[in-house]
Amino acid sequence: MRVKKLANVMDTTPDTVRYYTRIGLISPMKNPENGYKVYGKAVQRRLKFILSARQLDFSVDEIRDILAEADKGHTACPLVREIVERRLAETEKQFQAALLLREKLRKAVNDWQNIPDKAPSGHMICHLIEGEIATISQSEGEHDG
Amino acid sequence: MRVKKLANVMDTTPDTVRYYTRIGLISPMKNPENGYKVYGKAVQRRLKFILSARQLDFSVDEIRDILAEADKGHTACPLVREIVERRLAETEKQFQAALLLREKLRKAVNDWQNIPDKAPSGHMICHLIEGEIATISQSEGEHDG
DNA sequence: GCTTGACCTGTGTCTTAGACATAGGTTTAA
DNA sequence: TTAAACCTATGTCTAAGACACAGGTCAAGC
Repeated sequence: MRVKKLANVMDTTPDTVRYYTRIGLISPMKNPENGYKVYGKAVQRRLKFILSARQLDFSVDEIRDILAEADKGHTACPLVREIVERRLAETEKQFQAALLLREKLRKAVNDWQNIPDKAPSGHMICHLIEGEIATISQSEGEHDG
Repeated sequence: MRVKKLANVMDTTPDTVRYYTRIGLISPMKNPENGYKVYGKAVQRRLKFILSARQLDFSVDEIRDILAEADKGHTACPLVREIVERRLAETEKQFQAALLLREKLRKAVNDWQNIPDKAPSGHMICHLIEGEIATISQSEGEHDG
């Protein structure tokens, strides 16, 4: 199995497979006749694991650590549990941030609905945003400079 | 006003101010005596605009376009409206993705609570994740290869 | 056998929005 | 005067690939 075929089967791109190969996460055999990489069963299983972990938003570095443990014959499970909990906490934060941003944007769209456009003046670039400033971050101390 | 002072006043970092300066979004004067950059009122207003737009998650490239319009004396407002709508749509997608990921992770934490760890076998790296595969993406056609 | 197009190889560059490092010049307070 | 804090320009680094390039290989048709 060569790279494109593998990518198709695994529902990913050849570039992704090449990337994991390049950084050493997977190590295909080489066809000695032409130097082409040959991806066997074991490598396919490994790639499937990597892609699944990526689906859970594990970073490539984290996956590298997991594979290193497994390759040493140790259980990677505790590490996996740890990462998944950490990722859950982070995702929660990102989720809240996305929520906030969404509200901010919705508010902007709403608030601007009946406001006309204006040409920029010497001290204004776009009054929509500049009018929004007070709303975005309330009461940032206005030191005069 | 020099870089650090400005950064403090604007509640950002000197590196950020330097970055915007480096890529030409803001153009401070130069003190001819020592070559230090001097940030005047106009630049401060411009920076404030940039930071506000960043708060709405506008990209630096988008902000560059907005400023270019304004610098030509044109209204940037239509462009701003366009970007904010686009960003809202994107944020909605990211939001849904984050929601999905959160569920996935929560499910993993839950499902794994009473499952013991295992050492890796020849065909398993971490059974937690590998058991999860069917759950993550159901029915990816299993071509044998 | 030869050509053509699809595939493969390794390597290098590009992306975001700064953060961090380095080497050296300047300012400010003790 | 000296040391700390500041400034300068420049270069490198981040994540996870995407894309490009130059050249080698394979499969099909003629």
